[in-house]
Amino acid sequence: MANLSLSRSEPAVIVRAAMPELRKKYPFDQIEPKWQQHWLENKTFAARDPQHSSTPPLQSPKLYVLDMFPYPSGAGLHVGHPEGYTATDIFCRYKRMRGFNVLHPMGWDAFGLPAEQYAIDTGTHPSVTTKKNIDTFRRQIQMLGFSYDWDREVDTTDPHYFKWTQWIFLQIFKKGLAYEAEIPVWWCDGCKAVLANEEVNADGTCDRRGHKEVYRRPLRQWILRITAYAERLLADLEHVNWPHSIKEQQRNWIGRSEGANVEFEVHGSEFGVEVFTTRPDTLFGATYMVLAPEHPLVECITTSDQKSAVETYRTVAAKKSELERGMADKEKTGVFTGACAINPVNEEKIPIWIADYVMMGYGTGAIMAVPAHDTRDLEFAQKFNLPVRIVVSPTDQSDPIGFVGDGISVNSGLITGLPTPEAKKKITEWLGERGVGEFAVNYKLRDWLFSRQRYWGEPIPIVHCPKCGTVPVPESELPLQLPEMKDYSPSGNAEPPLAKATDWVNCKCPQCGTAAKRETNTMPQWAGSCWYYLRYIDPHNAAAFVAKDKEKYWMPVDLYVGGAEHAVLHLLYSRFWHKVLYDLGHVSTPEPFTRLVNQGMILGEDNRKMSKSWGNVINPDDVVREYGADTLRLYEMFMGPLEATKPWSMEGVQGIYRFLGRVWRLYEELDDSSPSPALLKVLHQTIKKVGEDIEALAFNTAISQMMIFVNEVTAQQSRPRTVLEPFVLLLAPYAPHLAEELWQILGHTKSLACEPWPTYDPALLVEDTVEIVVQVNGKVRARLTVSAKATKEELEKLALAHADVQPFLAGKQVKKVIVVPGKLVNIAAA
RNA sequence: GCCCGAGUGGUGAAAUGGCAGACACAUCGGACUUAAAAUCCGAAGGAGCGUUAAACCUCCGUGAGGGUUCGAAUCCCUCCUCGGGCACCA
Repeated sequence: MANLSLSRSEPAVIVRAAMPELRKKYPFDQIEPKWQQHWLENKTFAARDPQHSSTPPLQSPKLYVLDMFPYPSGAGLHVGHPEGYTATDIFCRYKRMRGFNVLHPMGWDAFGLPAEQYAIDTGTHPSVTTKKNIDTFRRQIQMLGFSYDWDREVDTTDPHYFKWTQWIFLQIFKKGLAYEAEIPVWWCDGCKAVLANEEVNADGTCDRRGHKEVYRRPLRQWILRITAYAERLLADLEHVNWPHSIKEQQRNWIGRSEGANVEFEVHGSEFGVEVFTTRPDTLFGATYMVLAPEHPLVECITTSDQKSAVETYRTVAAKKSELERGMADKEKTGVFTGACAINPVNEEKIPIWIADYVMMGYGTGAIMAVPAHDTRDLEFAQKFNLPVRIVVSPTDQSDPIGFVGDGISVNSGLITGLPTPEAKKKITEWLGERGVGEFAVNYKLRDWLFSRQRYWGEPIPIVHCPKCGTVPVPESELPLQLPEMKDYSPSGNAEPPLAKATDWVNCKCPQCGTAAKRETNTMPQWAGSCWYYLRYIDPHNAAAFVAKDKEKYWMPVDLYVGGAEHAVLHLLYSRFWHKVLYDLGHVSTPEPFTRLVNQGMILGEDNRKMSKSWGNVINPDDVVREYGADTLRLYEMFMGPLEATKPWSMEGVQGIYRFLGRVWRLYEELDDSSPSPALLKVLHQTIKKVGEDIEALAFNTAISQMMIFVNEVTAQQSRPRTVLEPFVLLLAPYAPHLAEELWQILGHTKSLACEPWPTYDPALLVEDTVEIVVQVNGKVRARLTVSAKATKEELEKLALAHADVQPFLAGKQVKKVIVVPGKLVNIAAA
């Protein structure tokens, strides 16, 4: 027995080992590379530029569809990348079939810290690492069959590219929007290097090596004056079709508020203090004033008896702001300066304090404190026993102390009795007439710290000359390339690594020719991504960053898809650069991205964020090897709405794989029978729904409809070519490799990429008879099958007479009958 | 703390004022097979009445509570939970 069972089980084991081959549902491993090569060789997806079009001139409308280009990390492609890329690819393939001239490019945001860190550790030049990573990313992306125009690929680290990044910087500089300033930056004693914000952990330690000695120190930095554009960056959000939440985040980030600047005299001195307030109507309730500890006036006004207390507080505050940044609900602290200010509305003397809850970077760095109507001021006043004076009366019964809303002014001289908005207006005018105040607008937005103390970034094309000062490198000398270096590690003295390349640093001043030094800071990673969408339009132009006519033809970007993590910075910075270029006449639109969509995050199968430490990372390479690219594409689109966060499911992938296998087998049994009316109807419903859903980026429901179609065909005896042929075209944007192969099997010799999208016949969608639901008081009690043309009156009569309805009406009076033709009848009875 | 978004079967979801759960996954049953895999067919929100059993039928059900409406997953208010953003911004 034992022998027998052993010998019988052996062949089974062998069959099992060979199973993966046998189980293959269709030959995706042959189909997919075949078509990818075909598309590349035939440049199937080349976008046609206006002047390169063959005669006659371009008839088709343009469409620019952009993906957020990836940072090519050493880890390779993540399943999150193909999500957005598949969505835009489906959209593009569909639009091409609809006759659009589509620009759909891809490139690499390739400057960045990891390659530099690897260079420090191993001495490998970052460009070597970067090239290798780009090659991996390109291979992985091409393996998914996206319809990019690969002749337009850009790489931010390519000197032909960053020449123009530097050129744009010079335009910004020449426009007076770039300046140098001493700014505190994170410094790690352990690394002997400047840290980027993201390299500092929440607990104040260094993220690279865990060092504890991390603090801020002032360093000369390049700053871009983005605040000069705050108003337009805010206002123009009205004109873009972006997700509500992203617009809201940008609005909050810009943080516009209206109010007044008010001048307070310092009692017994020639000094004045200007404060910004959004509530000038509460001026009569100001019982003290607070300056930021760093406020320059503090030294001038502090009385001698308070000097030491103030000095101590300022030192502690400076140190504390370094470490305790994240702690919002800490106790209020502060010190009296000994000086008093005169309130211009009532000549009252109020004490001037310093406190770290007032920040130098916002407004004027000084506030008038109205504890009755400001939560922070109230906390402070209660702690230090400062008076609280009510000057706004709430319109409801709430407590006036701590009331911060709009109400009616009380105890406020000339504005007493006025509602808050009018009070603000009147008192601001009054201040203006006396020259002690004026209407003012403030923004939370700060200028953009643009320099990095790094090697692997675009050199800032500036020369420091002892005679001429900061001098731009002549545009004819661009690109200013990075010097070759042996050692990429930080210099240890807060100088960027480039400072060690002395041959490179020492140069002649472009203006006067005397010995000068090059700027050694480099640009942040944001720089290259600020304008890449413009370079795709004209990627090989050596004379300009983009040719004017091409820019005019392709811009603006019609659809931009990417992750919500770029909601603020990337999107704000590129809007800023774009507006500068617009003002200089280099681009033709005030906004770069018309429509923006954020794809949601893909979580691991355990519902947690994918990460190595959880061991739940799905590698697209593995999925493609086992199930094919079409399955991966279709699955990612079927998971749920594009914008939603959703967990991965390998079983879901298999379901999609089975679906594609079913599709494949349908075409093995093609025949020339004529389709049943039911099948024809489903086909036309599918044509309609798939098209409409792609327009709305609702890919999951489009796939559902295709499944309904396939289920319908499967249930039928025949496989009519006349319905299966148009279906290939519907499937093509989603599973392009499979669709191309089926198209060929159907006898076509050309790619289906530009086949016209099928049209549906509305006449076939019209139902002759419809099922009408009859409700009594909102509950379904009967169903009627009636002609679709049945009138309201007929429906009402039928419904009331229905045998299943009668019992529910017994002993009741019909109050009202609502008839929705084609849908339902609702009888309200009591 | 403030701002934004979301909560629907065992799971991913659909339906955005008109039949809740389309389409899939997982599950269960059947066909095919010596068997398994693959494939195909079918069942299925919960509770109950009732029945040999099923169909039929009844009630409940979209985070909780209230409201508007003939009718609410959908609109309004309050609350709870989760996710994202900001965080003393005067």
